[in-house]
Amino acid sequence: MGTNTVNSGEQLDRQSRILEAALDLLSRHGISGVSMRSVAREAGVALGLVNYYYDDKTSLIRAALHRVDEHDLLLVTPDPDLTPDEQLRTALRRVAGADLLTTKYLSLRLHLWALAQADEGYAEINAAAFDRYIDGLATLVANARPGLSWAECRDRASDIVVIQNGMWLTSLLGVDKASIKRSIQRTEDIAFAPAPDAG
Amino acid sequence: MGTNTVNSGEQLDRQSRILEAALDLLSRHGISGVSMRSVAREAGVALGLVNYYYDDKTSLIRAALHRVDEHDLLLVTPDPDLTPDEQLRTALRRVAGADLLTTKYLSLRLHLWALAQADEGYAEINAAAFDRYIDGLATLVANARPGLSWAECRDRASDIVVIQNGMWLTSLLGVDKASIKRSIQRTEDIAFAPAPDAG
DNA sequence: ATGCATGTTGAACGAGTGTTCAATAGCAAG
DNA sequence: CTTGCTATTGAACACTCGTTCAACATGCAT
Repeated sequence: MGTNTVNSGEQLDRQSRILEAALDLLSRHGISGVSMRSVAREAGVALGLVNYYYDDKTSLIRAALHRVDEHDLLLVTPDPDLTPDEQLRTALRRVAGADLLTTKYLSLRLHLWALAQADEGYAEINAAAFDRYIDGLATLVANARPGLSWAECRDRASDIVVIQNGMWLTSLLGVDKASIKRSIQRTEDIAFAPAPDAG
Repeated sequence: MGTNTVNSGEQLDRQSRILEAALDLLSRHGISGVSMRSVAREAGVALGLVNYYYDDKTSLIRAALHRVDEHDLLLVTPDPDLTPDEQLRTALRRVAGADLLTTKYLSLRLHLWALAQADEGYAEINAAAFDRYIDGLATLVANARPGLSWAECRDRASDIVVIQNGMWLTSLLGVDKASIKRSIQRTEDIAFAPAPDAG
């Protein structure tokens, strides 16, 4: 046990502080606002330490991307205490929750999307995370509506994600909350729609 | 008439070439890829000329923003040869047109959104353009469905924009085209829905 | 005590940045 | 031709950037 064991929740270790600082700067000022120096300043450490924990600036951004993707996946992770129907409904409503519609989180997502668009490497990570998210959502649909084919569940998940992405983006532009509420309802309608006629 | 009159469509004037170069670089590499030097290189002019036509790098980016906003507004500009119903339907389907779903255009929009999120000045320009776009869409709805109140038209426009933004964004992430098609249909359903019951 | 691994610092380097500006070219008016 | 205006060039400035690295601190094993 090192001397740091006393820090029960006092503050994160330096590496986490650096990552947190990078996320903060990225959400507030975009990628142009994230320099190794500004990250070091924000984290309260020396410049060299950033390069000690993260070889590259690229590695640092990659780590940030993974952090956000991880957070995204939690949104479609089922709560075992709920029924399949409630699990799905909860997941769909979560995207309008107070913690999610924070400017910080939405801004972060937006900047990471932009980053992925400009860089091949980030794009792959992003695409993989996107696929996992759709898969998670489709699984929730499949559990709540066992009669549906997997393909149909994926389709519904895709359609829902289109609306969800729209909500996230449009929230940043300041659309009224009533519209967000109606959009949430629309995702639920898609998710819980009766099985389509065959043929 | 100067000597340049001969250049009928040969090539744009230098100022336009500079703006075009900036748009191109922005869509391909994001804001980090847009330096005064790279813009000059891409436009085939000397470094100094960029600062001659645009005082700042900020002015240059602002001009780019205005260019794209102008382009966006055209999407909801009615074609006088069509009936109000056709005008609305055409506008809604245009967003899935080949020219719009180009990676270049979508990428541009994404980077500009990200930029607006990081900079107060750009944000205002963006918000104003967003409002004008919704207004244009609401007007199309109002013309096609004269019975609706203006507030109801604005609501429908807001809901449609959420889905449209979602389509634009999700196209970049590589969602399948069938989902885009269904989403287009969804915007039409919203636009042409029967008038809601009063009370 | 000595040695060693890990953590931490800030100076230094070369490359790239936005902006300024004296110099030049082209052309129309006098 | 001379004057004046606009367009165009590229060198130069001060600055920030990502990365490297020698130096120092800390704690643990020998």
